[in-house]
Order: sequence, then structure tokens, then C-alpha cells
Amino acid sequence: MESNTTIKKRDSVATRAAILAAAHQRFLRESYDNVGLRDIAGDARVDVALISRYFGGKESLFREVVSNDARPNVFREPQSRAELPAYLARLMAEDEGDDLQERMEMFIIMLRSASSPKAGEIIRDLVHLDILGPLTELIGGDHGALRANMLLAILMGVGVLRTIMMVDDINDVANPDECMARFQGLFEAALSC
Amino acid sequence: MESNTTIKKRDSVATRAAILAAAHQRFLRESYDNVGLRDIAGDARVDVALISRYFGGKESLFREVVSNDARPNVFREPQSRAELPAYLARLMAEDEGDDLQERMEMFIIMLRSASSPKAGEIIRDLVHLDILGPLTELIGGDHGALRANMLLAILMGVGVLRTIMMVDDINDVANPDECMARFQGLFEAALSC
DNA sequence: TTCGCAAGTCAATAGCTGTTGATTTAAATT
DNA sequence: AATTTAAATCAACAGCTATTGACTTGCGAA
Repeated sequence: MESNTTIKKRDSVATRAAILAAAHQRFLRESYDNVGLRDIAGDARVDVALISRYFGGKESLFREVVSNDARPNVFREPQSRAELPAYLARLMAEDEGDDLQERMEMFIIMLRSASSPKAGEIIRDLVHLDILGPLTELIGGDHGALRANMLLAILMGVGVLRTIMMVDDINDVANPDECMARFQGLFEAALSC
Repeated sequence: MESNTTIKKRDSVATRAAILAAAHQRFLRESYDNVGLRDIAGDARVDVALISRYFGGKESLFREVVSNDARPNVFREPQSRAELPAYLARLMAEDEGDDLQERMEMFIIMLRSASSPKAGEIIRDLVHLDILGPLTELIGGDHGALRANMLLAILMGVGVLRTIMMVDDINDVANPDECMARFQGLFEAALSC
């Protein structure tokens, strides 16, 4: 019987995972440029050198963080164009403990580090391939790309405003459900011209 | 007669202005963290030390750049809630040489550097005081704050998508005027629930 | 002309960053 | 038990950053 109370040591896959998890949390709160490898290593209780060793470098680590989180993708879940507005509105509601909340985290990580030459390039590819592509396809019809951009713009704008600019009164309606309903209406408007 | 072809030297207000202009252009293209004082000094053809001398430091320089650009403010121009959608749609059109284009630059500068502890704090204050405040007041009515946030979110989202994520097909409709009309419709939707 | 003060220059500082090499330690294999 | 192999540690590196102080230059006033 292997004890599960003792701390596992000399386990490369465990430390790799610990680094990845710590990096995720750090990149969620700070930008690529403002996260140091020493911060991540400290959180993961791991030597700094191991990061470059296991991941090849900061850039590769970031790539792994975002591409791990990319799937299950935000826009792979909704099945039809009709359920899109309600899905996106629910996505923004961000009830604590909600399953969807962790889907939103990839968004925040992307927004935080989008300005930063190295991280930006990675993020841009991800947005085009894994987000805008599927979303455009799902919407379809006339000007599907434009409408996909509109939806994504709203989502990103709310993310920037709420998480980065720290504007908290976006949910400041008495009834949070009402707020969600209004945003659902906005998404519907974007889809129907 | 003072020659205007000779380069003015030993002119403190001119070099201050040169630094400010160079800083504006740099912060427009790169984030606070990725712009070095040496870059700015190089563009302004000025010694690096003069920046800290004249502005007190990088942070103060950035504050001066954004607060100079803040007025004339984006949202001080439209007079009534009714003309807001058309105004915002025109703001996004970004026709080269347009007067409104330079109004949009403040937005880009803010979005670029929003994630960055020092610049972020400055920007957050600006958003609350100079943008969300006036806009909420202009909109008025029920849930004016929520609607102001919606409009700002759309504006920021489009800015992020277009300028930072470099998604260029936001204007890829055959007729750019048609694209503008659609966004105007989206803004109207945000105002009317 | 001379003096003084402001403008501009130069060099050096301390503090950070990611990355790498050599070294030690622990686990698994023979 | 001895040996090999991988994991973790440690220390140091070179490159960058903003900022500061001392120094030199030049213009304007006396």
C-alpha cells in the first residue's frame, strides 16, 4: 500500500503537473510579462531550473498552458446557433463553482497576455483556429464571420472590463438573472443583424 | 528673425514635447512593459536620462500620455443618448485621416497596457472617472450603468479583437458602410435592453 | 566679457529576468 | 549490494531594465 499522506518526491510527472497548474493560476491573475518563472516555481514548490528543463522555456510553458485549456473548447459545446445566446449569457454569469467558469478562464488568460510579443503570437493563432473558426462555422449563413466577431468582441469586452479594468457593476442589477437576460438579448441582436 | 529650418537645441519645452509624442506613438503600438525608456528616447532623439528628469519616471510619463489624450474625451462629444449609436459606429469605422481616429487611439493605448500593475491602476481610474461616468450620465434612465458597460464592452472588445488579436475580417463585409450599420444596430440593441 | 543657471551628456548603479552547466541525491535496475 | 539512470539542487551567467549622480556644455543676463 502506497501512503497518500506522504509528499511524493522525485516524481517527474507530478512536478510537471504542479508546474503546469501553478503556471495556469499565475497567468490567470497576471500578464505573461509580469509572471516570473521564479513565481511559478515558488507556487509549485519546485526549483526554477526545472521549468526550463521540463518545458524548454517560458514561452513553451505558456503555450502548453493555453493549449491544454483550449480543449474542451468554449465554442465546441453549443450544438446549434439557436442555443448560442443563452449559452454565452450563461458563460458570462460566472456563478462560483459553475462548470462554465473554468471555461472562461482561458479567456482571461488570453486577454491578460495578449499584448506581449511572444504570448500574443500564440494567442492569436488560438483565437483564429480554435475559437473564431468553429464559431463562424456554427453560426453560418450570411456574414457568419462578422457575427462571430461580434459575439467574440462582446465576450472579450466584458472580460476586459470586468476582470482587467475591474469594473464590478456589470452585474450590479438587483436581479443577476435579469442581467443575464439582457446580455442574452444583446447576443441575439448580434446574431440577427 | 528666428530661423525655422535650424534644429532647435537647448529648448526644454520642445524636448519635453518630443518625448511625449514619441511615448504616445510607442505606447500605441506596444504595451507598457514592452516599451523601454531607451526606445522612446531614441525616437525623440534625446538622452534617456532626460525622461526621468522631466517626467519623474516611466510611470509618470505614461500617466501624462494618457491624461493628455483623455481630453478631448471620447464620450464628451455626443450630446444626447439618441445620437450615441451612430457616433460609436462611426468611431469604430476608423477611416484613415478621420478626426475620430485619434480619439480611438486612447482606447488602444489603454487596452494595450491594461494588464500591467503600474499602468493598469492609472487606466482603471481613467475608465471610471473619464469614460464610464460621463457615459452613464449621458445614457441615464433605468440601468444606465449597465448599458454604459455594455457599450464600452463592445467598443473594447472590438478594439482588442482588431488591434491586439489582429483579427482583420471585422470590416470584411463587401460594403464597409454596411458593417458600420450593423454595429450601429448592435449599439442600439444595447441601449434598448 | 563674465558669470550663473539651466539643458544636455555620460557612466555607473542595483535589481530584475530567463537560461544553463555542473553537482548532488535518490530511486530503480542488474 | 553495486551500479546506472533520472530528478532535483545550486550557483552563476549574460542581458536587460529604470534611475541617479556627477560632469560638461551652451545660452542669456548682468
